[in-house]
Amino acid sequence: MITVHLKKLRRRIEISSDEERAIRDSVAEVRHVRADQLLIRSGEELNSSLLLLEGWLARSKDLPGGERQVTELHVAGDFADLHGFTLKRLDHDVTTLSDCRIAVVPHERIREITEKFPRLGRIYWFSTNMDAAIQRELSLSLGQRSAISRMAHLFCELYVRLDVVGRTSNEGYEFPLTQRELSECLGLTVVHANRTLQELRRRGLIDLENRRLRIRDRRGLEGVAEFDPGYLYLEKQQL
Amino acid sequence: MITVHLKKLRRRIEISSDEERAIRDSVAEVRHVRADQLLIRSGEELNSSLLLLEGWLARSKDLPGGERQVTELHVAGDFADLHGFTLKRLDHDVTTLSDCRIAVVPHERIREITEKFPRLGRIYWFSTNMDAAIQRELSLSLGQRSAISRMAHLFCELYVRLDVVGRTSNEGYEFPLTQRELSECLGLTVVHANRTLQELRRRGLIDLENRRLRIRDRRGLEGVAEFDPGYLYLEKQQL
DNA sequence: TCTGGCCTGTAACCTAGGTTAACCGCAAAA
DNA sequence: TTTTGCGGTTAACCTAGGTTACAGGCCAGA
Repeated sequence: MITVHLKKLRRRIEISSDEERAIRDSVAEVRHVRADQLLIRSGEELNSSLLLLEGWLARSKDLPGGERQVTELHVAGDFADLHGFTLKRLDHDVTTLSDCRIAVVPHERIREITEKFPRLGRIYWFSTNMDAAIQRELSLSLGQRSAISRMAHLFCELYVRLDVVGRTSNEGYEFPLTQRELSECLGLTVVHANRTLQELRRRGLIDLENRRLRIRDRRGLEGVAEFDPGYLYLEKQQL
Repeated sequence: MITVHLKKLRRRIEISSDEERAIRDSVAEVRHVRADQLLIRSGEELNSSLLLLEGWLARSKDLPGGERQVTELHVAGDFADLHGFTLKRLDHDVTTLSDCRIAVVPHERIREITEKFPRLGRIYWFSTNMDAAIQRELSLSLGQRSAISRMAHLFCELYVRLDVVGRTSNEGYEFPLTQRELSECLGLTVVHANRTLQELRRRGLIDLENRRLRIRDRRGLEGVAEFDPGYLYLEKQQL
């Protein structure tokens, strides 16, 4: 049930059976949550972290005027707010983008397992550092890439991340975001996100319908994205 | 000599004298480096982390076409690549923006102190999570704020961060970046960074000359930035 | 069955910021 | 002392992406 998370970890790191047990035992509860729910509000005090088992989440930040930026998307296997373990409150919101299954991991259990298994502590630290790497790549996109390159890049990244946890099939994946939500990931308006999507379709790179993304030409898509998966740290790590 | 780092830590967390000693002992060497040097190249294997004692560093990422985005600035007291302890290679470069004094902390020592002092482990983890929070705020800036608001925001953030380590004086601070480098932080062209700077000057909010930033109207500057320092986690933490 | 709201799609128009190309001042190098 | 090159500045012009507005399809709820 928490298997998808172990799958993500094991893609990068060896996990012993003791460690696996500790991870499995850390889950206090599994919750089912509908789409479009605010799970964590920026600033509220936290004493547990959320491990996404199924569905999509977003971390987002708002400006006083209402403009919203999604700073990271989360898919099955991701911890949405493991950084909350040390920060104790977040500087962003966490919302569901689809119906979700979510494991709740109390901070005291994270604390126990990191003290008992220092290596697991490093693994979780590594995991928040990987999140930061994904965010850095987003900054590069927002600051320097064109709209079409940015969108292509996001689709490439998600393909790799979903593939790691077995959520891709015949060159595509379920993509439950509306165009408004997609535009909030990319720092674009909905209108321009729509134009950009059209352009990717027109070039025969992707199709997006019925909440499913089909990648018709992955090389081509990676080309316009200038995609280099180095920042996803897919190789085996020594921790 | 490493005091500035302890100052930054102690602004947020209690550090015992044992912990302080462990931190001080972790430094293997102190290096002096000139401005505009590439300290760490993206992808190269790391076995130590760099603690900035004096001067300015930038983390930056480049596109194949040469466009550069600075994803974070570092000032005295900051670890530039503590995340390298778990990642073992970076997904970005680290360069000096001014002459710098830098302490080198071998990863094996970080490993020892985190195993011997689990609380220090959490403190360092916290510290990389704070970096990530700063990066998220940058994504919000790049994605949603106007050029002038973005630049004002950066100046406000740096004021707070420098103030923590006692690097501000009469409402200003040394700011060694060229306009080109500033523009790379903000996702703007040099020309537009210059225009934006003029506009902030014209509105009587700042002055920037001889590598020194003078904030003439902090409230006003925070206003155009819509600055809220929550993401800097300035309050005392329990770890 | 109707209705209202959200999502997608388009068109017309606008503007923030990019591009290109100068010029000036100054400091380091020759 | 001249030269060279970098940083800052400005102007003219351009374009990627924003804004506003509207229409059609779909679906959940009345």
